[in-house]
Amino acid sequence: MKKNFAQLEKVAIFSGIDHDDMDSMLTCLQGKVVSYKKGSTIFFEGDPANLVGVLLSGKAHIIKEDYYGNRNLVAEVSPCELFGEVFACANLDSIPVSVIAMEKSEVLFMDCKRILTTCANGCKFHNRLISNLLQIVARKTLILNQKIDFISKRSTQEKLMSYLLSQAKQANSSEFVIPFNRQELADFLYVERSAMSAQLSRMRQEGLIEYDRNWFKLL
Amino acid sequence: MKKNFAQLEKVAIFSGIDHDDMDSMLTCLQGKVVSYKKGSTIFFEGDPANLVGVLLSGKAHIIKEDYYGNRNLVAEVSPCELFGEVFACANLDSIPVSVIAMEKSEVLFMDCKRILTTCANGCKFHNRLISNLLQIVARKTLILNQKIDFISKRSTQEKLMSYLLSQAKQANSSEFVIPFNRQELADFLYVERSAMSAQLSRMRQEGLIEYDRNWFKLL
DNA sequence: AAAGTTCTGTTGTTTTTACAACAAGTGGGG
DNA sequence: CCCCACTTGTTGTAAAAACAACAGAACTTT
Repeated sequence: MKKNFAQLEKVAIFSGIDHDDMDSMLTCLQGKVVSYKKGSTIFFEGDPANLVGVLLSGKAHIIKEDYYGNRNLVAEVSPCELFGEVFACANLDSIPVSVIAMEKSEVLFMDCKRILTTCANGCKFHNRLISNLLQIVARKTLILNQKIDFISKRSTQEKLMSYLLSQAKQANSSEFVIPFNRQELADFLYVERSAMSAQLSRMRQEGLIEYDRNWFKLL
Repeated sequence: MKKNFAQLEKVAIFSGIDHDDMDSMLTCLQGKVVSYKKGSTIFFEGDPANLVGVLLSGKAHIIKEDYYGNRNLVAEVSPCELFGEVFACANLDSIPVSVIAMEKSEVLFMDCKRILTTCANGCKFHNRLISNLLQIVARKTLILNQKIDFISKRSTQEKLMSYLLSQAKQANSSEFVIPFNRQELADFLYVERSAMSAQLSRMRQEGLIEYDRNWFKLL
C-alpha cells in the first residue's frame, strides 16, 4: 500500500489526515486496491452499496441503462476522484448504476459504512473523513445541477452551447479539449449522435465554433 | 423559539440531537425564524451562501432562470425540508438559484458555516449535525439523479411516464396526487406545457392513464 | 501494408416538439 | 351571481430531433 501514499494525498477525502495515520486508517476501513482492464465492470448495477471507490489511475464511466438498453452516461470519473460514496451515504442497499473502466484502471476500495460509523477503536480520523465526504458530495450535487442546466435546454444546439461554454470556462480559455468522443458526448447530453454531429457542422458553418475531434474553440 | 421544538424533532438535520441541547444549539448557530408571504423571495440568486434554511411551514420552489428568462423549476421544498445547505457545504460564495415562497411560509435560518466548523465552545452536536447533513445531501444527490432519469428520456411521453411511475411507486399505489399543476410539471420536466397537455390527452385515449387535474391513475 | 474496427460526418424521411392562438373549465372575491 | 384571473385542453403550423443508412476518415491489429 505504501507506494500509493504520495497519490493518496491528492485525494480530497483524505485531506487533513495525518500521514502517520494513513496506514491504520486504511486498515480500519479495509482498504483494498484492485486493478481492472479496459472495458471491464467495476460495479454492476445492483451491487451492494457499502463500498466507496477511489480511482487511483485510469478512467471510468458511471452509466445507467434503461429498459430499452439505451446507455446513459451519468458521469466520468478521473484519477483521484471518488465514486459510489453517494449511495453508501444515502443508506441505499444497492447501487442504481454501473461503473465501467474505460482504460486500464486501479481502484482503492474502502468500506464506506465504516467511515460513517465511528468505530470502537475510536480512530480520530472518522470525523475528518465525514466532513470531507460532506464537501465532496455537496460538490457532486452541484455538478449534477450543472448537468441539468445543460440537458434542460430545449434544442441540441443550446445543449451543446451551454456544455461547451462551461468547458471553456473550466479551461479558462476559448480553446479546450473535451473528455468525450461524439457518441459519449451525445450520451452525456441525451441527444442523438448523428443529429448532434449535424448540429455541430451547422454551428461551424455559422461561425460559432471551430473544432477538430476533441478539440474545440469558441468564436 | 420554544413553540417550534415539537416541529423541529421531525427535521432530519436535528435527528439524534438531545432535546435539552436544542436551545443552546440554535443560539450557537444563530437560528432565526422569518415569515414570508405568498410569492415573496426567500433567497435571491447571488445571495451569500452561508445560510441554510429549514422550511417550518408553507411551500417553496427552488428556481433558476436562464438568460432568456425561462424559469426552470429545480425542486420543490416541503415543510421540514432543508434548502441552501448544498451551496454552503460545497463552499460556494453565492447561491446560483432563487427560492420563492409559493404560500405563506415560515423559515428557520441557521449559519451553515458554523455547523461545519466545530466551534470554540466545543458544542458536542456539531459532529452529529455534520453526519446528518451528509446523509441529507447524499439523498438530494439521489433525487437529482432521479430527475435526470426523467428528463433524459427522449420524448415527452417517456418523460411523463417515468415521472408518473416514480410517483406511483412513491405513493405505493396506482392512484396518486402530484404536487404540481400543468405549468409547473412542464417546467419540472423541461417540456412545453401545451405539448405536454396534448400528450397527456393522447395517453388517456390510448388507455395508459386516467387523470383529473392533480389526480392520476396508471392503468 | 492490408484488413478490420471504430469514429465521424452527411443526407433524406418520419416522428415529435415548440410555438401561438384560442376555447373551455375552475375557483375566488366583490 | 357575475366578473375576473388562472388553469387546462385543443388545434394547426413551422421547426427540430430521432432514426436509418451509408461513406469516408482515423486508428488497431496482424
